[in-house]
Amino acid sequence: MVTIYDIAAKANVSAMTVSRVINNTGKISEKTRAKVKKVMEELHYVPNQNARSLVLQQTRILFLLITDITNPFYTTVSRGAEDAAKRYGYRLLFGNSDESLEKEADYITTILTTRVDGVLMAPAGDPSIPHLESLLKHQVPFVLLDREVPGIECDIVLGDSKEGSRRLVGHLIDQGHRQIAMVNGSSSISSARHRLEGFKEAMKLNDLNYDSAYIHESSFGPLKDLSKMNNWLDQLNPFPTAILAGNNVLAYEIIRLLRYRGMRIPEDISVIGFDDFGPYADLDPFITVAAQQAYQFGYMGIQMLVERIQQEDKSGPWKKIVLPAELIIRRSVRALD
Amino acid sequence: MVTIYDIAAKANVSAMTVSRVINNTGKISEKTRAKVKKVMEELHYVPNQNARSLVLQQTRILFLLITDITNPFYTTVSRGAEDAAKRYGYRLLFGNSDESLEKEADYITTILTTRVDGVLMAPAGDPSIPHLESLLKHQVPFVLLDREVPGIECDIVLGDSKEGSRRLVGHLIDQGHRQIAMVNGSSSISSARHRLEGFKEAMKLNDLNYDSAYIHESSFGPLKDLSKMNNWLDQLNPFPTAILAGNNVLAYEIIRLLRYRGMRIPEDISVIGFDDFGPYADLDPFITVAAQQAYQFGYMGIQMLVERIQQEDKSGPWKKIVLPAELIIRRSVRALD
DNA sequence: CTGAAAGCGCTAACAG
DNA sequence: CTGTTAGCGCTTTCAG
Repeated sequence: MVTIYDIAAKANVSAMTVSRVINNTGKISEKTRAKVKKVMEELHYVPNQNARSLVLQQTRILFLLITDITNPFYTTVSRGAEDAAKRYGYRLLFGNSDESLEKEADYITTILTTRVDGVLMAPAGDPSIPHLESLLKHQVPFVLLDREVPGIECDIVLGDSKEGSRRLVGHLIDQGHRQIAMVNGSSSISSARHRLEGFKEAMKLNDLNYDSAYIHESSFGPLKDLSKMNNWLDQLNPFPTAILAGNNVLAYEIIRLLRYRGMRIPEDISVIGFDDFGPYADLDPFITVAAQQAYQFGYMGIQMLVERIQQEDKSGPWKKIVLPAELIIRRSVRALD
Repeated sequence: MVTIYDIAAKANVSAMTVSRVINNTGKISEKTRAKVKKVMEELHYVPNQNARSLVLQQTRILFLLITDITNPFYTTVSRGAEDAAKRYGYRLLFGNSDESLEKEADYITTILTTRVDGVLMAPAGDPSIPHLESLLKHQVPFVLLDREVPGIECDIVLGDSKEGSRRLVGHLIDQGHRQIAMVNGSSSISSARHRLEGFKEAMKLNDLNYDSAYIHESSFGPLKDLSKMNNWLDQLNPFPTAILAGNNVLAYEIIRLLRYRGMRIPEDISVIGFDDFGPYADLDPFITVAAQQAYQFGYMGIQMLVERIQQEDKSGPWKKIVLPAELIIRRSVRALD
């Protein structure tokens, strides 16, 4: 491995001089600078970031931890985060926890041991508390994405889940639906809870009866097995005329299941969902959704993170951004008469 | 920051002993081991990976560089890569070059400076040569994904692009299409070239005339501007009855454009594409495609990489895996009579 | 079974 | 403008 000492020797200067030309610090004569640069190129020198981090105690690397890399919502978030990181002169590394606490724990370890400068993350859920406390304890600045965790005070970028859900259900009711069911993510995830609250409120607002039997708690991540969801549908009586999906993955899963049961959408049943399907949503514009500003989640998240890093006070006051969702009407909902 | 010296002091042992219990090396009495472990927990010790890498000259971290994080093909690849990395005991970090040589160069720098143990990457194209040579020069083991680069000898996982494309066009011809056009990625990308070859071969095989005016070279990444593609369509005479898209992004773009021009698919024109749309493809099953085994690309890629890393001989013989594509017929193609 | 010394590659602080 | 010294946190080597 080529080190600054190799460069120094060949250029007849000290290692310190080499370090100075690399970092553009201090005053160096044009002549020595040129000589050192030439030798660096000849020897294909690459600085060792590990050594540098060791002494500088910082890396200029940010970490983005998402919970589902195959979910268009999060990949669009990533785009925003990338652009913002570039804009502020940081490198961005990605991790995917797959909605799993174990994988999240692994990434937290990576984050802690590699000493990245900050983290933008969507926590797997409320049980992520120890992970976040770990970041807090080790003074790693972080910003939460899309999900809040009770008991953790920090910067955060959220979507207006309750309002989005309220509008979604309101739309169904406007279209004449009364028997509305919901498949939701784990209740240990704040956005799932807020979406359920929005559902309840919309029902109440329209003097409709709320029956918890019509709510099925599943997972925001891809399902291996639809049998639980299927059993739930089996015992629903009367069968719902419309189903609200707590996120895009669940919308996909429930549609798959309904079709498996031989039902057509929207002829036999209407489906509506939270989160859009990214750029491919309108390939064959199909499902009506409350679309979130995914790109902004990522961009503003990194922005807040960088601000926090550069701020002296790492302990509040905390900032909170709430982004609204937009109702996009397509053709998965049928009007009842 | 808590270091092994802090632990050592509090546990009344030497730093070396602490290091030994952390790494489970050497022989340590159960008593001291327990004591050290207890102190580590009390002090919330986290090893500094940078210091460790510096002396060990390895990180147990692999890097996956993809060219489009919003493309379901690559996110599915990522899933496979993650699972394989976990299986072999490596951590995986992600990067997204966005089909851009500049961003790719940035990531190569990150890879080089952070001294990861190996890289699985989809190169932006043939101009990626200097980047790959850089990895070669610095002895960073790498495996190429989806695209080969002329002049670079290395391990690689490819799709059978030519055959896939041949079958796609064959299907169009079977359905009675004769005027077939193609929107393709940059010709500096091997898979784009192979898909064009497959197109030509299928035409020739069926005694159809190949006219290069019916081929439009665009980009595999998301387009900001459809006007070039629109102009190309304008001067096509006769207008094609079917269009082959070189990948899923282009399929999306061309469909968007055709609709903008007021055409219905498949009533007015048929569209067929390479690469599927991930789990969401069959939300409203629409476009007929040659689907690639994305997950396998990632899984086998990491497998090859790990083999290469653990092998003494880092310089060949090189392995090459070619994965077949599967024709999935949906409803974006109309049979002509 | 445990420890002391040296060094991985780099830069901050000080000296000249 | 340039160099010397020391040390970031860890592990290897050798000694006990």
